[in-house]
Amino acid sequence: MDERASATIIHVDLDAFYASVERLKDPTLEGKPMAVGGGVILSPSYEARQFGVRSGMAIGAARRLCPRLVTVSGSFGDYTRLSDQVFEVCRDYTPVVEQTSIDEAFLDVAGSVHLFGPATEIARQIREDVARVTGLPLSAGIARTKFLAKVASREAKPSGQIEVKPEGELEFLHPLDVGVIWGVGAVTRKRLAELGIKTVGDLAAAPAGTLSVRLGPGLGRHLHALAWNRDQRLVTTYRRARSIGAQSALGRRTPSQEHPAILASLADRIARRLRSKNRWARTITLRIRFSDMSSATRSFSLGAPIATSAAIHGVALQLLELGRSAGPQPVTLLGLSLTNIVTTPHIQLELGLEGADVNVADSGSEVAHQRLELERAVDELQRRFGRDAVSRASTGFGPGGVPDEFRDLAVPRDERSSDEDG
DNA sequence: TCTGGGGTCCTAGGACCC
DNA sequence: TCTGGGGTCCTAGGACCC
Repeated sequence: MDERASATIIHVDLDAFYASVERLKDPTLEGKPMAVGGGVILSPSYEARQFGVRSGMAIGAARRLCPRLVTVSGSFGDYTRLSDQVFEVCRDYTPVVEQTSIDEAFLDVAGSVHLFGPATEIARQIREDVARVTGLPLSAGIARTKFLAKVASREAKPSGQIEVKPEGELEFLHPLDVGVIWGVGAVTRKRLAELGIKTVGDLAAAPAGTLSVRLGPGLGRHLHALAWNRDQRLVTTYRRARSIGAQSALGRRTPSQEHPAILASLADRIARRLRSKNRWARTITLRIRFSDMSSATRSFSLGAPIATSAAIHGVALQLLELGRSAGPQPVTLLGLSLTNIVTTPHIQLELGLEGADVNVADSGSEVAHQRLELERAVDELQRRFGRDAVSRASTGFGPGGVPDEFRDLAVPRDERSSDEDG
């Protein structure tokens, strides 16, 4: 059997992550039905799950299912710190670690088996190391594709591991509920049930045409391929953020006069994060949720990317005017997110890449791989010469220029007078 | 004690361009 | 008399994930 046909992808997933961390801090929570959450359940322990408590559930509803439920409010600083430790352990075994959230990652260990033994053994060692270093329970799935590795880790929970050998893939997969497929949620599951599709095997046997009509061509093809474990995705260490956002739930008593101030603080949070990553964004989207939980979005794309809280706030206020009355009052949530994220515009000129005369402000029109190459090159330059050296090379925007109304706000931070930004 | 906060990806119609 | 075809971008909405 050739190398690629063997199971060398490991999906690692921390069990009830936030809840497990809280138990490390307070051992008296051990064995009790408990959950991390405030307003809604974020992470229920396995004991709580036995009562039907799920993440996303309102705490009141969870209490009705499980009156003895102990709830703890979260401490996110601890979560990110422990998460970092866990993935450092993973990197002791392979450099190819793709973290997909705070508590899970894909590992490709094809290049590590000659050092550490078969993938199953590596997974076992990682779980052991993680338990020793952090005290946290970890589950793992080992398979030939990312999709199947993830399904396997889910089946292995809590605190276990499952290897799916290449010759046993469909036997493992087909009896499972379609809901195990990443991308099948409540709505899709219901639509599939209407077609008589309950298991992954049912899905595999369904005519692709029927699925496309019912679910749309994109999703139909995607799910059908996964049902046969056809998944070409590689484990990649490089992930580029596509959006950055912040939101705030308001409750029912927040008067609308406070909305501008709330938007200002959201804009501020986002601007800080953008600048800490040396990123700019060109499209601002405001999400408004109303008293009946319906929501509306309003968005606007600027001619050039911005990164200051004043600029973001200015656009957000306009969007608020557009959308504030699109649903039943009061407004119960405001969220801002920025997309069309680019690196600082001068980089393209500096690198002399093909398309140097393309305005990065309009980078959405570049083909995807060019953009990816550019991002990689930028990261490499910054790594080699330091962020400052690259910033000093700034020559401003491409020929598209900055619209006059944003010219003042869109100047890179390094070039602003020192009394800005507090 | 009715509903957090951070994201990704897809679809669809219309404007606009060649 | 009848009305192309291909493409990108923008905006709004929705499903889904942790």
